Amino acid sequence: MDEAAPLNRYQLAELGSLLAEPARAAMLLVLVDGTARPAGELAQAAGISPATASAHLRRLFDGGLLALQAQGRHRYYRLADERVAAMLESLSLARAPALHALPAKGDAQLRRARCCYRHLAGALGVAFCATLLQRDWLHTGSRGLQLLPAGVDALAGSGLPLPNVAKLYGRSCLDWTERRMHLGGPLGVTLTAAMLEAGWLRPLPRGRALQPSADGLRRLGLLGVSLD
Amino acid sequence: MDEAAPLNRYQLAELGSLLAEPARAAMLLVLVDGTARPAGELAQAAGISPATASAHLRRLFDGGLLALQAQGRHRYYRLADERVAAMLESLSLARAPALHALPAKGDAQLRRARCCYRHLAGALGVAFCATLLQRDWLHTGSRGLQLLPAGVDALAGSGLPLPNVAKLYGRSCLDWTERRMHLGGPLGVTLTAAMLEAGWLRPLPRGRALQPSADGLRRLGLLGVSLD
DNA sequence: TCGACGTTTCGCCGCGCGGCGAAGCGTCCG
DNA sequence: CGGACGCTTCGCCGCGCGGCGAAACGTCGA
Repeated sequence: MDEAAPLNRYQLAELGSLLAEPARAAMLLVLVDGTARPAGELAQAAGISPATASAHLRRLFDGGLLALQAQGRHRYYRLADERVAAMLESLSLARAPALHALPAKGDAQLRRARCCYRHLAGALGVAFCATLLQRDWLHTGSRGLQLLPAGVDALAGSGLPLPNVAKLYGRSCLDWTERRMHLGGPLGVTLTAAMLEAGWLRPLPRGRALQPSADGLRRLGLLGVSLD
Repeated sequence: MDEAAPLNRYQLAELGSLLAEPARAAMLLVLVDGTARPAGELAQAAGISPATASAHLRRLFDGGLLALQAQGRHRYYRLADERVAAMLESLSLARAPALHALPAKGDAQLRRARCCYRHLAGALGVAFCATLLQRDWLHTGSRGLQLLPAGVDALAGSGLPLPNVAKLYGRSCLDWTERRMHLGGPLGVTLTAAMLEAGWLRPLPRGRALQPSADGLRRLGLLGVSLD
């Protein structure tokens, strides 16, 4: 049977079945931000008993979507890798409303700037990535996106010291709210961590939204990043 | 329950359950190339009875993944829109082998050039898109990617007349085999159709692979598109 | 060493799903 | 008009799954 597709029917069905339960879906979604969480917490988040959670977590682990790290009596689960997070984000594609019909005001913060598996996403992430490309500070190589020395210098000049990023590669990551690309991969994670460290971005107490600081917005503006 | 994610658990689970059957998955995968096919053909492709296929197609239709077009006694089904195709392609992310462990030789053609929902994908699609960006023939605007006049001229000069593309927008589409972007959206579809029309690309009798012609490769080479 | 904690395994129950053949409906052509 | 075709609906069957409480296991701290 001619299945000229990235996955064959059984692989696609297996992936689908791993997601096809609200309890498992809830636990995966909680982990999209890249954190590791103990089984009990995931059970509570999903609203099921520890026994049920345990069965579901095992299925997700056996299915390759989760990684496990035991620490004493705690079992910490996290997404297996960035590709799982990207897959979960990209599943929004088929469900996302048209761009003109945007999420409610409450989601504006998520749309503006958020953490997508430890790298910056949202309008700010997309604008930042576009600026790097427009100014030729980002080079598309065979191994991925690479920050060029001019870009390193520009960012350092704006107060974002970035040692050793020349060796890091980034990946284009589809932004579900903007429908354009932001910068993921190790480079994206490092740049985001640097912005958090420098205070350009601040995490909010709950959820994945990130709050750009006034100083951060100013510095990004000077780099040419515009939100609008 | 704090679900700061693009989809809530029920939406994700619903999507997952639509995919969680090899028969439904098979029918979706057959349609990834953008074609419309009658119910009977889809039943055969999935290896199930027409009665079973009918039930599955209804579920996919009700779930928003398929569109239906009746024509006489034939019921033609196709993917609801490009986002469904993109979702299916992107589901490969979590399952794709590492880049160094590539698919078998038989898939080399798919990797090289293929049709992803009516636009060019694969190594050639990625290289073509990269060239357009590197030469500043493609502009990232707020509505999407737009071919600039210099790009239109360059392509016309190479034998690819492109009337009225200034009004078309393209979208970055993640290429599952290359892990980089190729050009999708109406612009990508139009460029691909033009290449097929000009004979630069030829469809193969079966599957989604596209065969670049010698002349097409030569002209693309002159534009700066290199495959390697 | 023992009790508490976090988690997993076991056993059970009820429900939903995928498969089919037969019948029925709408379209088409001789 | 009637038979054939494409497809859907109906009724049936067997199987797998998600939920739980209780018991068991491994870890930890007093």
